[in-house]
Amino acid sequence: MVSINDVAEKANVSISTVSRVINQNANVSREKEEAVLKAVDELDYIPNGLAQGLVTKKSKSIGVLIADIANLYYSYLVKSIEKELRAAGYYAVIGNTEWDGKREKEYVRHLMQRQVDGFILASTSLTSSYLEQLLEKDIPLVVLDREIKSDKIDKIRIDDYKGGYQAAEHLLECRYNYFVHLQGADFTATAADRARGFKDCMQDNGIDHSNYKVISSSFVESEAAQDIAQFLDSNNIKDKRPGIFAANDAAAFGVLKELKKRGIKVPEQAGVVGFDNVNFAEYSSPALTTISRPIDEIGKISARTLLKRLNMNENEKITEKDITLAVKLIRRESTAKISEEKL
Amino acid sequence: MVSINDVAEKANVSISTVSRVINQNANVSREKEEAVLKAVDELDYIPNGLAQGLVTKKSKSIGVLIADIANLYYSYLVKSIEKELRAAGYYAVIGNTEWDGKREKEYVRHLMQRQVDGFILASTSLTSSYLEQLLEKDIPLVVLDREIKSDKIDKIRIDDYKGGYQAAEHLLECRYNYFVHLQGADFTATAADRARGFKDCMQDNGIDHSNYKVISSSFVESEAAQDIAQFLDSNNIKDKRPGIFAANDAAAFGVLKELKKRGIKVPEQAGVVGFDNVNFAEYSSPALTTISRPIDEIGKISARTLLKRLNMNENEKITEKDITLAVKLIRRESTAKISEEKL
DNA sequence: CTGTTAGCGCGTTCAG
DNA sequence: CTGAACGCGCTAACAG
Repeated sequence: MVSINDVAEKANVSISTVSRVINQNANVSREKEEAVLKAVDELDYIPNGLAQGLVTKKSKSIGVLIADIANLYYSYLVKSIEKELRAAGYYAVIGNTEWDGKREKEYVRHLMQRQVDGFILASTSLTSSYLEQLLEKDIPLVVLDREIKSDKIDKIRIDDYKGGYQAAEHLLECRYNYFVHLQGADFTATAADRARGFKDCMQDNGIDHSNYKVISSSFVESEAAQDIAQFLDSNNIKDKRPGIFAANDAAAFGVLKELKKRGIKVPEQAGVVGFDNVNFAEYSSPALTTISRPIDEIGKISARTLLKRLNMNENEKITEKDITLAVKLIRRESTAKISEEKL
Repeated sequence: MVSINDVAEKANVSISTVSRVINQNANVSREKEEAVLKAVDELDYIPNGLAQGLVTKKSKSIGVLIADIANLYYSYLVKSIEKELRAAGYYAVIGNTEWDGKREKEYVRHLMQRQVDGFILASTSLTSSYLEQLLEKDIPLVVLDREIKSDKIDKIRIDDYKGGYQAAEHLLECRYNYFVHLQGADFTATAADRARGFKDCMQDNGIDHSNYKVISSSFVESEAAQDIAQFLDSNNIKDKRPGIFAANDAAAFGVLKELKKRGIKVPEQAGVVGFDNVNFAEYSSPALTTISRPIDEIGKISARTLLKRLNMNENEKITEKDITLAVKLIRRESTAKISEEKL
């Protein structure tokens, strides 16, 4: 391993001088600078980031925790975050938690050990008290899609409640006559909010309890497929046309698959609405009606918010951000208005 | 920041003792161990990984370079790699290169600076001489989907040639009467091999040059869509039924989209074959016929191979791995055999 | 079994 | 403008 000493020796200067030209922040004479650069080049020297970090207390890397890298929402989010971070000279260390709180904690620990400069948490289940602990250690935090009471944490989210409401409303408009929502993981605020929106819409429109149902389900495709299968098996709604609002697009794809398997025609005999408007939503068969959220923007804002905090002066008045982005219904083929005469 | 000194002080022992209990490798008396553990707990102490790495020369992290995290092939690959690595106490640092050789080099540099213990390269464009440089620094390397002459690098790949051949063969069987292959990025071995397989199949079956075409295209959805559009605009094949073999599934989705836009019916008026058998291939409209490769296994093998090398004794005889996995045609709805009477 | 000590590679005073 | 010296937090001999 070639170290700063080797470079100094080869260039006939002290290690301080080498350090100065590496970091470009102090004045070094033309000649020495060139000598150093030459030595760096010849030796193919790359500074040891661990040693640098040890003294500067900065690692230039950001921990990014997400729930499932194979979920298109998260992979696009990561892509967007990573792009923004890179532009500022930072690097993302991605942690895939698989919706598992235990893994999330392990990751936070590991990443703290690795001295990341900050976190973007787009995973789901850390309790806010745990987050506070993180803050005590003075590690900047941006939290996505979660309700946190702390006023020291930047929050970026979307209007899940309204999304749930809109999804339900759309299903109503389409004249499906039984409504089911496959709610996402219990411990997430997003799932709860979407479900709340769904229920409120049902009540606001005077739908009887016997005509709608919220099922505790999942954000994962295969699990949602199982849950809808179980529902269809155990409930006698053969004469009804169910309008199904899945927890997210991945779950919706699972539902679509199960429906297809059973020969239930979408959108005629059942309607399906997803959430996220993932890239593939438009390609699926049938193309998925869904609630869209601005993934790219979410990533960009998250990264920028964190970066800003990272570069803030200790004394600067800190006002935490709490941004809520709007969502929007995208109508596609998995739902359709049942025509008058058919009713 | 609480350091090992604070713990030592609080537990009334020396820092070496603290280090010993942290690393669990030396004998420490029951009492002292408990005292240390107690202090660790109370102080909420987390060892500084940078300092640890600085002395042990190990960072317990692996650089994983991929071409596009938003491509389902890569996101599943990452998921699989990450899972395997984690089980062994290693962590993946993901670099998203966007098929860009420059970014790839930047990442390698940055990750070397961060002292990753090894690399899994599933990106695409590093020249093998550059890879050799990496090896000179004694950093274990596993390279996916690439031809490398070096016998010091572990290689995992799939049979791209056969995949291309099979895709072409299938299109032939289906009786399409004009054949086009949208070849992926020039600088990749995978694209070249698939194209070679395609061409060989054409020639083996005596297809005239005027009836097939290889177009230089891309692995990216939007670019493939543009390329097929341009092809359809500039070539007069209105009376033909083109069988299109895209560079990968992402590209195939782009093609499907463009075809749909033009009202060209798939599989009747045109056939489409992808490559990868990504999770969504079965959901698309129409469901995508494609060449499948064992993504999960590729990831698992890659990680294990690297891990094995990491734990190898310096003196151990090193035989490099060069594994080629088989691929398989998956027939779905985007291709279909044209029935006799229609011909 | 335990403490002392010497670095790991680097940035940063502080003199000069 | 430059170099010597210190210390970041930790592990690994080395004594005891």
